[in-house]
Amino acid sequence: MLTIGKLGQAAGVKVPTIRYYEQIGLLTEPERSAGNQRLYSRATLDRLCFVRHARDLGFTLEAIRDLLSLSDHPDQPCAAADAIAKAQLAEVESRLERLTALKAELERMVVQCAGGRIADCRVIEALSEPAAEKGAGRRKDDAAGALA
Amino acid sequence: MLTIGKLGQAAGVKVPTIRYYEQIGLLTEPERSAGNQRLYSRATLDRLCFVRHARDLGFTLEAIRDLLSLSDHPDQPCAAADAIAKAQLAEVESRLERLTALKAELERMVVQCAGGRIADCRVIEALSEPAAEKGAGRRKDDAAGALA
DNA sequence: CCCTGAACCTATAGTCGCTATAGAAGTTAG
DNA sequence: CTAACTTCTATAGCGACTATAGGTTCAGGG
Repeated sequence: MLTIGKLGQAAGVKVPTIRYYEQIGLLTEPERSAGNQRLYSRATLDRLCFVRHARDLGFTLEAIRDLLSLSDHPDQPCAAADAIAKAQLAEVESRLERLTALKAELERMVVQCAGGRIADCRVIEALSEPAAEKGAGRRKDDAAGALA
Repeated sequence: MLTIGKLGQAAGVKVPTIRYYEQIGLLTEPERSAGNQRLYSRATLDRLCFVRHARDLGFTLEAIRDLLSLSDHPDQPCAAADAIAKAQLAEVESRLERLTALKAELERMVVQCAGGRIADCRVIEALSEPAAEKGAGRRKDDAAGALA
C-alpha cells in the first residue's frame, strides 16, 4: 500500500494532481488509513502511470477516461481504442505541420533583425502584416492552439 | 471609425476577445459613441492585427505586451524585440522536437493494433509502460505541454 | 415615426488541467 | 516528546479565452 506521496513519486505525478484526478472521477476514491490518509494499491499505480503516459502523449483527460473504461472491458473489440489513438495521431500531425510553418516564419524574423533601432526592426514589422487574407474568423485550432 | 464588430471582422478576432484584451490592458479603452458603444481607429486595427498575428505565432499575451510597448518606443535598439523572438523560436523548436517523438510513438501504437480484442490491444498496452525511467518529477514543459 | 432584429453593452461564470495557498491533523525520526 | 515532514480539506488562481443572461442602441423597412 502506498501513500499519496509515494504514489506520486512512483508515477511521476504531483500529489495535488492525483487528488484532482480523484475529484474529477478519473481515479476512484481509495481506501483510507485509520488517520484518514489515502492508501493506494499497485493497481492504482499502474492506472496512474497509464494516465501520465497518455497525458505526455497529449491525450485529453476525456480521451483518457475513454481509454480507461475500454481497458476495464478487455473482452470487447479494440477498434474504439484504435480510433482514439488515430484521432490523436491526426491531431499531432496537424500540429506538427503548423509548428513547422511557424518555425520558418520566426527564423525569417530573427534573421532579418540586424541590431538596429526598433523603427527598423523586422521582428515587429513582420508581426504587423494585415490578418484576414482568406476568411476572417479564427478557427478553433489555429496555429496558437498548437502551443501552450 | 469602426464598431467593435467591424474591428473584430477586420482583424480576425472575436468580439468578446477584444473586450477581454481591453480588460487586461492590452488595448487601451477606446472612444465611445453617444450611445456608449466602442469606436476604434485604424491605428487600433493595426495594433489588433499585430496582436492576432503574434498570438498565431504562439507568443503569450505577456510577450505581446512587451512587444507592443517596444513598438511604442521606436527609437530604442531592437535587441529586446529580437530576444523575445529568439526565445519564441527556441520554444517552438523544442516543441517540434517533442511532437516529432510523440508522432513516432503514436504511429507505432496505431500500427500495432491489429483489430483484435482490447485484451491484446497495443494502444492500451503501449500506454501502460512504467513512467519514471529517469527522474520522476514532471518538468514544466513535458511533452503534454506541447499540445492543447 | 414606429417596429423589428441585429449588434452592442455589462457582469458573471465556465472551460481545461492543473497549481498554489491556508490552516488543521496525522506520521515518523531522533 | 518534539520537531519536521507529510497529509488532509477547501478554496482561489493561472492563461486565454468562451458562454450566458439580461439589458440598450442602432439601422433599415413599412
